[in-house]
Amino acid sequence: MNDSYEKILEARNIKPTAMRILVLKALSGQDHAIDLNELEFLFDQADRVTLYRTLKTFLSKKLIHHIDDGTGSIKYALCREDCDCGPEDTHVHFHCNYCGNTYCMDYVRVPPLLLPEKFYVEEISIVLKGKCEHCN
Amino acid sequence: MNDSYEKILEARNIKPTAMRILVLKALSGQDHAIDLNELEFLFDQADRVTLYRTLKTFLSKKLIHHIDDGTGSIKYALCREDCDCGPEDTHVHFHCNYCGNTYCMDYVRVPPLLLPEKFYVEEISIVLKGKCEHCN
DNA sequence: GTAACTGCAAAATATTTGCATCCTT
DNA sequence: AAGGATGCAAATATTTTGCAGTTAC
Repeated sequence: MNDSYEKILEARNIKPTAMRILVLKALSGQDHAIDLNELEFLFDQADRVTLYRTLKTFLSKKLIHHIDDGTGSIKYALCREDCDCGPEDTHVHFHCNYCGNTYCMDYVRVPPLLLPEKFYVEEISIVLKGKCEHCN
Repeated sequence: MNDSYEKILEARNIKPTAMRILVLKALSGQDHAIDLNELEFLFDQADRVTLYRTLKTFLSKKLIHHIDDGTGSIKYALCREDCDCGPEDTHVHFHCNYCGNTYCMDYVRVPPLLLPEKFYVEEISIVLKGKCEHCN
């Protein structure tokens, strides 16, 4: 079972340690992006510092991405398998003003934006805010 | 001269104190969004706490808005006069990966996004990243 | 055995709160 | 005089760093 997590980590060139597998598993179990505090809370006992470093590693290896939904705390979420979080990659997130959750909406298509000349876009990050499907 | 700043503050129901006029003036003088440190640096001597509170007041009165461009530090910028930062308001920002500046691009039109049913959008925040006109 | 990861402690930063004082009306 | 704003000090919270011990290969 944990084999699949190991494989995911290895595919991103991350050494699959016990801690990292746990963090990855925790992130996988979420339907929304979580912040450091939520993550810490998912474990009985966990070293905050290690979580910081784990997230930082995941980030640099593009296994996860972070979103600021404007609430002040940065949220983390898994990237899709085929997401390299690189140039031209588009992230759409939805932040619910009612339940406070932030969801990744990878499947939303973004129409091209009309930019002034001389501006070259490498990445687009979009945060929508409103009321989510659960809060209706 | 400062009269105009006072008027701007009063229009938003903010008591136009000396400090606030200075902060507003400082923000007006920027062509890009700045964070707290930059703001503090614009003054010879300034109490960080007061700046915090001033920004918070401005935010709550919708005189300025804040953007997270993903660099970790939240940037602040004046809203346009006709911007109420409320529902349906769309913010487009451009973060240059080369000079690090974040610009407000109020004039960029955003085409409607195709969202799943049951999600009601109240606000849209967009951060584009790439190379700005100065860095070419 | 080596290189990298972890956990604890501590340092450095950043943000918030309390309160006495000072302005403005 | 009264309400709110300011500045200082202090409390909290957050993030980073150092290092010794452990783990994985």
